[in-house]
Amino acid sequence: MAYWLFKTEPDAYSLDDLKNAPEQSTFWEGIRNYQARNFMRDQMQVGDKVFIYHSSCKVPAVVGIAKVTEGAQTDPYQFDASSDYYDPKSSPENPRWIGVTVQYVEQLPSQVTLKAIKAEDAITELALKKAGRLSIMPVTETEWLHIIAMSKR
DNA sequence: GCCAACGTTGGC
DNA sequence: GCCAACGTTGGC
Repeated sequence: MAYWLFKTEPDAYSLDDLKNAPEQSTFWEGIRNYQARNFMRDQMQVGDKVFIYHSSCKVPAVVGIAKVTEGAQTDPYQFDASSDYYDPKSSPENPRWIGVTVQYVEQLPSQVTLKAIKAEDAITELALKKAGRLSIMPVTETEWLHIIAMSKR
């Protein structure tokens, strides 16, 4: 089992939205970054745990936990010309983008802010701490546990 | 809303 | 296949 961090803009789709979704579950569409796609395609397994991170908002932070309930499937929005996620260079015969399905697990006792993560010397590998552009990134078990501990402080 | 960082595109 | 230009992301 592996650990991941998924970014989402809470104005578009928040942890609460996931919690309130049918079966507290959603297909994580709209990933249009090759590195993130490759993580989903090559490494992500059903049962993997996922930090939900709110970005582009007042207090960027890890806010909760989800889990992967279904592995990579073709993201249908890439073929929908009216969607923001439309990709004219992709075709159903040779789809370029995929997504996984995740289910809500829990909200953290308190959010762990980007600021706190950056200030934490024990966290060194997390991609979030370096360049923040990746929408899906791996989290080591050590850092996963560390962020969980921080949420209980 | 600004702007730095970085991923992607496309001309050569 | 390089690399400059461009577009996007995301923290502040």
